[in-house]
Amino acid sequence: MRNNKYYTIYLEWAEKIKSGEIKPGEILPSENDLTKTYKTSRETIRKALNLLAQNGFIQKVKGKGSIVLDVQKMSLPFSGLVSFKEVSEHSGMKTKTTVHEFALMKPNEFIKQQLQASPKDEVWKIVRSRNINGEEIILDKDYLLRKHVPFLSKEICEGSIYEYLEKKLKLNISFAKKEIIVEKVTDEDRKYLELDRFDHIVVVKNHVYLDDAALFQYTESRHRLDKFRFVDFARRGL
Amino acid sequence: MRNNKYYTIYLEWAEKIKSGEIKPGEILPSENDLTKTYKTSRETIRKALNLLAQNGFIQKVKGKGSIVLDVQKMSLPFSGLVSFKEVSEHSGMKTKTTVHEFALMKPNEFIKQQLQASPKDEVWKIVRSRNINGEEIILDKDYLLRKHVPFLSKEICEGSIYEYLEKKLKLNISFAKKEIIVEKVTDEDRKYLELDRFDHIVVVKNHVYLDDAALFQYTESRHRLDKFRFVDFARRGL
DNA sequence: AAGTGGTCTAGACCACAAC
DNA sequence: TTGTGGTCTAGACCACTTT
Repeated sequence: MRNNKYYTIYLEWAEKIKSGEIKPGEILPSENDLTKTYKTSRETIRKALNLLAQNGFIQKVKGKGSIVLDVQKMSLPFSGLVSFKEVSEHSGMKTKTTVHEFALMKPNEFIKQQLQASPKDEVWKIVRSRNINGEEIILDKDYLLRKHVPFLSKEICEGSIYEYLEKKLKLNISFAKKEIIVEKVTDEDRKYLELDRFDHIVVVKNHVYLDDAALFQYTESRHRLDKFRFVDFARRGL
Repeated sequence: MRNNKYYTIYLEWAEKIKSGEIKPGEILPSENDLTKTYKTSRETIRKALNLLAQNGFIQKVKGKGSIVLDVQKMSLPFSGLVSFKEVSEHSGMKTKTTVHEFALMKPNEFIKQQLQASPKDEVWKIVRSRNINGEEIILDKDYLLRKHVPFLSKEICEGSIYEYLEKKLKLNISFAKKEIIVEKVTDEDRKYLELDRFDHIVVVKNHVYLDDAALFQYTESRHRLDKFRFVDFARRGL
């Protein structure tokens, strides 16, 4: 994956904590011990431990050591930036994706605004619904700038767009600005989802950026109220 | 505040970006330049820049430099761990807090579970509603372990509990596990909030931890659907 | 070729917790 | 007093972008 020393060490201990080999409340070996076992410098060990702390695996306490946190009940999957496919694979639910719209279009005013596109930019529009355990629950509306994604197909959209972008196109998705609000249900929502008598829907709006800070995708993920869940680990201040 | 060199540098550039003195798309001085202007080592500069990157102020690109991101439209306030008071002060809205319940109690089963409390722990229970621009919109239910908060008063709860905990009690709130879901409206919600004909409500559940990794507070923040908004900046992978 | 950020090293001194 | 994590330094080499 990466040939960073500190990242390998991070993965190794993240795995030990996730698997339960090390239990919440226990203390990791000290930084000095770790420099010896890994034959590396202390700053490198500290980079690995800081990653663990940032991601909610440990809490570092001055004078004491690195305390393992309870990461089990976090059900991390929905946190941060993850694609539907990654989530569903981890959670072991039966899922199915249906593509309802797939087109290359000129951006309308709304999309031009969201993607900061120029009038001559072309945009892929994809509308998909997600079936989880037999119910149509999520409606995903994706808009991608053709500038960054020259080719796309309906078949790719039935799988994971992200996998295609990262593995085939070697695009590096780097960060996203996310907004969660609740909106009134639209006709489109009712058309593709099983909404019963719900008249509101949770909308997750995402602006996604590449590693050169270029905005390349705008996504609206529309979730039925009763099935929506978002979990997050947040450190205060810095 | 802190006498870290890297944190001071971070604050300085965060301010320059927030104020618009440096505009989105511009490039920061190189790390080598910054070591000279601050007469410090490169690793220290890098700590400051990494903080800026983590918090969505810049994007670092190898071979190019640190690109300033558009932080304006993020309306950061609701991101991560922030108290109601901090949010309302930044946004300049007229807000008012009403304390409906204030008591020291033995934890029931639910609270015992949420706070991982022993039967002999005592718990502060506070129920407050938040009035924003003349409407009762948010219902906050707080449970704090007396173990960590020996004294509390109704007056303190009318202001900011967090300010009291951090400034007076010198508690260091360090991180939180947050969960956002939608629930059916309860009688209690209707009693204290102006819910019109909404029959669902957005619930933000928070488990809050001190810097020694001790869980000390469980909070449910219940928001009227139409007024709820959550924004987040998320980096992919590490 | 020159400049940029990314990784890594081997030391140093400090504040804090435990013994 | 000893061990812990937190900060800081001055150097090194690398991969990448720009000129």
